[in-house]
Formats: sequence, structure tokens, C-alpha cells
Amino acid sequence: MSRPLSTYTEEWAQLAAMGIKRTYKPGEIIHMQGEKNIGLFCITQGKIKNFVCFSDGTEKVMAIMEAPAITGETSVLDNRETMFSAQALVNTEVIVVPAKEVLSLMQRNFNFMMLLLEVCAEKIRCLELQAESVVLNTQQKLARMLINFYSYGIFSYRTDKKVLLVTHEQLAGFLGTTRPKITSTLSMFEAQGLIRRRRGVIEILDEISLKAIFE
DNA sequence: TCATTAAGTATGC
DNA sequence: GCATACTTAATGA
Repeated sequence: MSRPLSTYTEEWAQLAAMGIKRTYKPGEIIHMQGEKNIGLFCITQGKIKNFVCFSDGTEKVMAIMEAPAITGETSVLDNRETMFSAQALVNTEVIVVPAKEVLSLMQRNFNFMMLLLEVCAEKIRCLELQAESVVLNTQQKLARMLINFYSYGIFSYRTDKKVLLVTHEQLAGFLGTTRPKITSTLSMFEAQGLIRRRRGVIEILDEISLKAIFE
């Protein structure tokens, strides 16, 4: 990432001044897919996921992000329905800024426009990686996901960046598979000495070998 | 210590 | 072979 979101303190403050603050408890829906004119959601605290729901009840997770982060930018920019729903994963604080405020701020402020473009770029990368993974099997997808976690910081990680804070369930949502499949695949990785697991935590031990699985 | 949630496992489709 | 459902284990209040 060329410039982390957290360094845009001035732009962030401007957004905060223009929007309405809302808080969400874990599991609460921030916005639903298909909604229009929802505004820009600036995550100031907490962690959320973007996902798509299908009529049979299955869901596909598109991104998990931790504050500071932004969601809803696509429909602000093209004034169409959102494709994803967003849900709080922990106690989360959000500032909702109306679309027209965002657009006028973009016109006035180059840094702010760059901020939004960087948000878009990061999400496109995330989606590209997932699109490419279509041809891979579960084991390869999972290895790839673990590496992405590390190299793109799409998800949350501890400061040493080798320890991923993610549950098997979240990974299953991402990869379109079930949790037990993740559990057994991770067990294989662990037996091979590639990772180490604790409850809700995965530690990368052998990045090179993990990459070799999908390359 | 209890309730909640993550992880492990067995069974049936 | 994979998903569902049940069991066990860990965590935080």
C-alpha cells in the first residue's frame, strides 16, 4: 500500500466533521446489499466484513477490514446499489458521510481523492486475488489466503505481521468452503510445520513452502 | 464457574 | 469426499 489510511489524519478529521457517528455491536448489519444512497462508511473503530448473501443462505465473504477503513465507496462513486453487505464483527464505530458531501470534498481536496482511490485499489487487488483463486483447490486457496493476509494486510494481524487473527469460520466464508475443511487443511499445514495454530490465531512459520503450494 | 464461541470429529449423504 | 451435526475445549465475563 502506498500510503496507509491511518496517515490521512487531516482528511479523516474532515470526514468525521461531515458525518453522523453510529455504533454497532458484533453481528449487527451496517448496510445491506442492494441499498442505494447509503453514503460513505468510515470505520473509525472496530472490525467489519463485506460479504454477499445468496438466496440459499450461503454467504461469500469479500473482505474483512479493521479500522481505519472505508466501505460503501463504490456506490458513492457510481450512485448505484451496493453489491455487498457490511456487518460488524466486534464493537464498531462508524461515521456515515452523505454521498454528495463526499463528492464535493473530492473536488476540493486532492489528498482526499487519493485516499478514496487507494481504498478502491486495495479492494480491487483483494478481488483479483480471489478471482484468480477460482482455478485452485481448497488447499492452494488457503495457502494463498494465508500469504495474502501477510503481504496485503487485508485482514488484521499483530504487529509482527506473522500472526493472523482469524477464525476457521472466517476463512471458510472467504474460500466458499466449510469450516471442517479449513480445520483439516490447517492441520495438514501444521503437521508439515508451515504454520502453528491457537484458538482464533494462525502463525505463519514457513512462508516459502506455503507459497510453493499454490505457485 | 458459567456462558459463549471456536475447533475437532464422526456420520451420513 | 465433503458437509452437517454433535462434542470437546478454550476464553472471557
